[in-house]
Amino acid sequence: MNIGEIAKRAGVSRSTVSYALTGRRPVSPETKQRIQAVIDELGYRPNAAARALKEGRTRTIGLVIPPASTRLTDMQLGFVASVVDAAARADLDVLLSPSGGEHDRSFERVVTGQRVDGVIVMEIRLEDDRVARLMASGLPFVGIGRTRDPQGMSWVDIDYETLIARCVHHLADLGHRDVALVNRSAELVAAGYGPGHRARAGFDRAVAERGLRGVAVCCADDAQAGQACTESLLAEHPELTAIATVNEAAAAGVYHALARTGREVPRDFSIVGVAARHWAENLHPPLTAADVPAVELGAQAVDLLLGRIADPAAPHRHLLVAPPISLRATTGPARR
Amino acid sequence: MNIGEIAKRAGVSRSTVSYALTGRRPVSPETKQRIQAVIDELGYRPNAAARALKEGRTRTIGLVIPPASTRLTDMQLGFVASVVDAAARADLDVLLSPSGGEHDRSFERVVTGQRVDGVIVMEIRLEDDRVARLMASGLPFVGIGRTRDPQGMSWVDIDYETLIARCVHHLADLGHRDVALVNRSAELVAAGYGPGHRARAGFDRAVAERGLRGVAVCCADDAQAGQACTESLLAEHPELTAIATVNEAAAAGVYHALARTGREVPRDFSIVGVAARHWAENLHPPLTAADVPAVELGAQAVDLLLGRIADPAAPHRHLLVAPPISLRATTGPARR
DNA sequence: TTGTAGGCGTTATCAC
DNA sequence: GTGATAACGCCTACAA
Repeated sequence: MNIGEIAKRAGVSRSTVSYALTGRRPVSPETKQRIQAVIDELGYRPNAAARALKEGRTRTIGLVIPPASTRLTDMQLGFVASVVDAAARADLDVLLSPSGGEHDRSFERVVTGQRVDGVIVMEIRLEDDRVARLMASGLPFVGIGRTRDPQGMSWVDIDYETLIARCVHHLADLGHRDVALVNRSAELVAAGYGPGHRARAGFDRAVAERGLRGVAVCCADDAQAGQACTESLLAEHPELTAIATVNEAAAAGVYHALARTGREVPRDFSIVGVAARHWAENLHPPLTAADVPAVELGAQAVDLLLGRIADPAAPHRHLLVAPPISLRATTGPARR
Repeated sequence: MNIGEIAKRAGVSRSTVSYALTGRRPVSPETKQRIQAVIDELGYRPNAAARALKEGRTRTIGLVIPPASTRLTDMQLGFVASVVDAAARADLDVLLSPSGGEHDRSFERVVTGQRVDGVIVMEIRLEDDRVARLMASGLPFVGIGRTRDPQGMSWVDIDYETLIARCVHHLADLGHRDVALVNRSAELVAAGYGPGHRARAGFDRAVAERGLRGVAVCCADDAQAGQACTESLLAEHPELTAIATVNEAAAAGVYHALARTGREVPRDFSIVGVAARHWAENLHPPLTAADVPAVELGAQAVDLLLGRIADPAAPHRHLLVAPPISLRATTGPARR
């Protein structure tokens, strides 16, 4: 089923069918109607590949996600969902590329095969060769996250450094003097994962500013690791009275470790973090946390990308968000 | 950058470059090498749209997921991740279509625009018009889930009916006489969502077979709903000593409701369910549950789809899995 | 208001 | 072993 077939049945030329469809040239009401009737009858839709070939654009964007082996966090999933939704609203399709490793065929296909008009990259490292590849390719792209030196790119990101510093200040205001940071996994941090490094920097800065004693640990992204990690943390540092965390997946385990070691939250111990609102609210007790606006960030990333596709020469834009801490039920005055 | 440019610089014809690339015709080692050198230098990759137009296939599959508004469960995410991974292994790209509503433009584009070689559809209803549209279109497709009468389609699914029946038998074996089913949301069940209906059927059957007293309730897919739902359930039916559930997202709430009403698990109360292993293990205490092999199911769905693409006339195949219940820490003898 | 024709980049059928 | 050339289905000057 192609445009020629429609044209034949409607008794017009192919170009008339095309113009009737795109509206880029006036077509008389009668012929338009006749064409539409045939189209409806046969259920014709233009071939996307032919259109892409002719127009030089695909009406598709790429979304580069971490490979499935690294289980996505709730927050990352929020990004994926919001990007897909925002793209659908703009009548764009989304091509998924699970890429993380070195020579990733999926990534190469998406980036260099002219399969997409632009790309959104998640989980960016401080030094990220996917970003380097994209910059070299000239393909419009937007990061959810940013490199160490993000001058030459457009991005949206969460200001983990500020947020964790705020968390520490909040704890200090409540009288806590011995606080810990439960960071993302050691592998991630070792690989130069931005949020891990920036959270650490914000923690160190705020601890110094307030003259606290701080200890930072890495923790894998799941509840079991969160529990193990917190238990050993408490064993080595029994003086701790509060934890700040950017590791939402580990939070439930932190809770359990505290319960198992006889600490009641928030009476004996405070926890504050950065997490998706949905996640924070579903914990018991609900976690006092800076609520990451994943939906908004995803939509903004799509917006930025559309801008870059429309005008690749325009100056780069970015968005760094630091949502306020929502007080819920896990922080209180330090117990003496 | 196109194949003609490569041909020119390598001093050969376009067809020779094409054949050097695809290997569908012998090319002398020297010319092949010369061509490869030029390709590497210029970073050339074939244009996907042109190739798709010529070959009549896109090397892309569509994945129809629920729209982002309906937050995906951990299990659904497992399916998405495993499908994407399995597709990447087969050098296929995945086009995401968040479709649920009536006239979904994204769905129409994917299905009728020849954008994909085949489609995997998730979250199938007993009566599902997306399935009807796909059958009418002739596009190869595979369901993760199945309709009421899935004769004419290929699918993989979880045998919720058998699994929930097994859960009930397990509880009955432990001496429980008053058991409840915490099902998926009322909206989902009202919309004819298969797992909800089949879980209910399995529950009713097993309750009857064992001469138990059973009560079934629907519950929205989150921990807060799980807690509210369980609390009212226990208030109305204080005689209950066990719950079976297919609602993994609500499970944490069920736990909290039991704790708040002074019931200790598994001493006073048993819980057994169907859930992703990762989810069951991350609960405290770990949930005794049939572990849904999401990774395997996603990979199988891709396999089935590849088969259908290769031979659309082949008989339909399907896979119904009923994984065994993994005994963890949430079921025990009924307390008298 | 409508028709004709060329070309987007690729693969594949002929020739040589 | 290699080259010319005709499609694939669409859009869009250019003509009428």
